[in-house]
Formats: sequence, structure tokens, C-alpha cells
Amino acid sequence: MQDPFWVEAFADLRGLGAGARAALAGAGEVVSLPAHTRIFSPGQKPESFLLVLEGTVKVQQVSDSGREIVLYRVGRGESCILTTTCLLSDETYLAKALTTSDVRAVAIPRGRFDRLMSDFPEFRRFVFHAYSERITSLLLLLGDVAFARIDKRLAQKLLALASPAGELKLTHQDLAVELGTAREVVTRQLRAFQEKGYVDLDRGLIRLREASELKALAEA
Amino acid sequence: MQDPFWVEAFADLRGLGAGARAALAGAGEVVSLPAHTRIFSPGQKPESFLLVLEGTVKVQQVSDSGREIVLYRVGRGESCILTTTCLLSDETYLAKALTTSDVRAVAIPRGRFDRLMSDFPEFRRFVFHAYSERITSLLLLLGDVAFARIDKRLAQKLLALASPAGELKLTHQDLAVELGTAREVVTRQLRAFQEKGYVDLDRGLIRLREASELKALAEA
DNA sequence: TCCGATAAGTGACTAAGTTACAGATCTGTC
DNA sequence: GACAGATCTGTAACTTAGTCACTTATCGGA
Repeated sequence: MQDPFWVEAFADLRGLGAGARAALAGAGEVVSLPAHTRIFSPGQKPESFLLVLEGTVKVQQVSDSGREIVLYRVGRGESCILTTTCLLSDETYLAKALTTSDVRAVAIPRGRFDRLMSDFPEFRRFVFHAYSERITSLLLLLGDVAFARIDKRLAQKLLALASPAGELKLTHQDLAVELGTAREVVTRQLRAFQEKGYVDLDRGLIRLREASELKALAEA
Repeated sequence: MQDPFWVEAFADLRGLGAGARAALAGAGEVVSLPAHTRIFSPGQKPESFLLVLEGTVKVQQVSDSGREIVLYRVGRGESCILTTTCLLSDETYLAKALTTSDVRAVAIPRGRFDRLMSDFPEFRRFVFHAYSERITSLLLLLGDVAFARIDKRLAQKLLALASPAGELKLTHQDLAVELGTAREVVTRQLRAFQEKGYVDLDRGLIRLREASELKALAEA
């Protein structure tokens, strides 16, 4: 993909006319970030609207007790609404964002973002749509955190994060952050899954053995 | 307040020019809803953008296990982003909205809402700002649900919902829904607060005795 | 091969959610 | 005013989740 044509990566932007395309292509700067880069930290204010072209960004909330929870991931063709929220509201928030792989993204500075928003209905629709999707997913997460059992949530996460081969290269601590719980709780649950034959465990590695059983639990 | 001038109720709309004002005033219909009216239910799709003029609407998420949690309240000068989200994304969600008092609101049908969004930057800013605020508050809620102790959260709620006289006309069940927990848990905590002398309890009534102690707990 | 760092395991405990009730209090109706 | 049904509250016993205070295992350099 040629850089000036990154607009193509975004399904919701393809409807744009030539003028809008040109404006967009000119507004953003393509940046590259290595894996595990911190994009923003609690209390920081972002200066740009971010659109991810390649790779994944993980956004998580931190508590003062030290626990954390992953809010969502931003992948190819998506934008980070928390950043947008900040751009629009001048507020800061207790979240941090990390790249989980090498990332290429388009950064659009605040001023240009504002202009794009007012000039191009398609761009506006794109941003709104992103908001809607995230809100929906955040409410889903909230429902899970408030009401779902940890074994069910862990089963869901294992299935969601496993490689096609059914493996996860994650520590118990990583999973604890995914779920917003404590590492010991994850260890306990994984042990229970192992005893039932659902998974094999190794240091930094989980292999799914009975994905169907996990699926049943995840959908219960 | 005269009906055509409801625009005045919204701080973020006051900057509008005459044309925008007229368009807005013409776009919306003022509706009156008695207390405890169900505005929408899980799985339903809203047909209008809602702006609250008087009274309060309570939006809560429901789980299939029967538990519920209050997501936020929409008061004078505010709009319900969940409704907006639905208008924009054609999705449904597992939430319901109830008036907690008599409510007067402006309903703007989908088509007119779209037109206002594209025609008036001020209106757009207003909608975006509402989004930002809600997302911030939802993330705060998520953090509380995931990480905060129930005694702390209950103390916060008691303080937030108490009348100026320090009274709450709520059942334990009502408070359980506010916190997204079980009624028995609320009963237990209230009992503990009572034993410490923080509150007096009666059927459907809670009187705050030691607001300062509750405040200390809420801020811990 | 030794060492520090990171990851994982575990027991004992506290907090929160669930189940299954019983008892208290209200509200409307006869 | 008395009764019935509904609503609200109390509570014991239990399961699940989170916390604390460790120990043990394993990895990756120096």
C-alpha cells in the first residue's frame, strides 16, 4: 500500500470524493512505532488523532491500587476514541496505550482534525461510527466485569487471544490485566482448566487442548 | 421557559447563530413524560435524538442473570448518548432507560438530526461533547466496578443520591441496581454502616448520620 | 555456574455474590 | 379494622473472587 493512499485502508472512508481524499491524504503524517511502545500514559494529553494502518494498539485503564484492565484493542482501519475524546473535551484520563506489535499509523494534528470534521461528512460519519462501536464494546465489557464469572471470562479471553494453532504466549499476569483481575486468580483458574484437561501450561505459554469445552464455558 | 427557546437550556448551544437556532427550534418536538416511564427497553431501537429539558432519565444495563447496573443519568441540558449511538450505528443494546421524575424533553427525529449534524458545527460540537463526557464517566464507572470495594462504592452512592436533608427514599434493591450488585450485599453493608452509626435505616428510607465518615470512606 | 529477574504455585484469609429462606411492613379491599 | 397479597428486609450457609505473604521454578545473561 502506498502511503498517500492509506485512506483505502478504511472501509468507511472509501466513499470519499477526490477533494476529501486529497485533504485527508495531506492532513495526516504516517508514523511507525515499534512493538511495546507506550503511546500515552495516565494523565497525558494526546496531540493527534490516530488511525491505525498496521498492527495493534492495546488501551488499558489503571487503578491506583495497581491493578489494570484492557479496555479494547485498536487494529487496522480503526481509531482510538479515547484520543478523540481527549481532543474534543480537553480532559485527561487514567489510561495508557501500548503497541502490541509494530504499528504504522496516521497521525492527524488537532487543528486539521477539526477542519476535516467540519468539511467532510464522510469523515464525520467515520469518526462517529468509531465512537459508537467502542461505546458498544465498552458497555459489553462493563457488563462482563459486573456480572460474568471469572472462569467464563477467562475462557473467552483464551479463545479470543489464541493463535490459530491454539497457543497463547502470555503470562498469567498478562491475562490478569486482560480481565482486570489478580494474577493469583488467573493462576487458580488456569490450574482448574488444566485439571479438567482443557489446557496445557508452561512458563509463558498456554496451549488449548479442549477448545470446544472452553467454548461451551465461554458461551454459557 | 418558552418552548421555542429551549435551545437556551443547553450551554453548548448558546453560541448558535439565528439560522441555527431557528433550525433547531423547528427540528424538535417537546414531549412530556411522567415519572417512571420506560423510554426504551433492551433490544429496542430509538427513533429520535433526545435532549432533556427538565427532570432526569436513568439509563441502566441489564444482564441475562437478572442483575442490573445504572450506567448514568441524563439531566437538564444533557442528551442520551446511547440513543445517539443507536441512531448512528443501527445497533441495539441491552439497556433500558427510565424517567426518575417527570421529564420534559426535545425529541429530534433521525433525519432532522442528521441534517443538524451536517449543517451546524455548534450542534456537532454539542453532540461530540456529550459523547466525550459520557465516555469519561463510563470509564470511571468501569474502574469502580472492576477495582473498588463495595463499601466504598455504596458510601459514594449514598452521598451522591441523598437529599439535602441527608435522606434517601430508596430500597436496598434500588441501591443494588445503582451499584450493579446483589440486594443482599447492600443489606449487609447498610447494616454494617448502621452498626457503626453512619446511617439510620427504615423501610424504604435511609438517613445519613455521619456523612463525614461516609465521605472519608468514599474518598479512601 | 551462579545470580538476579521474572513467572508461577500455594495456603490462609477477607470480601463479595448466591441460594434459600423467614419475618416484617405496607397497600388496597372487603 | 381485618385480611391478603405484595413488597421489603434480615439472615445463615455456602461458593466464588480478591488479597496477602510467602515459596518454588525457570530463564537469561555475566
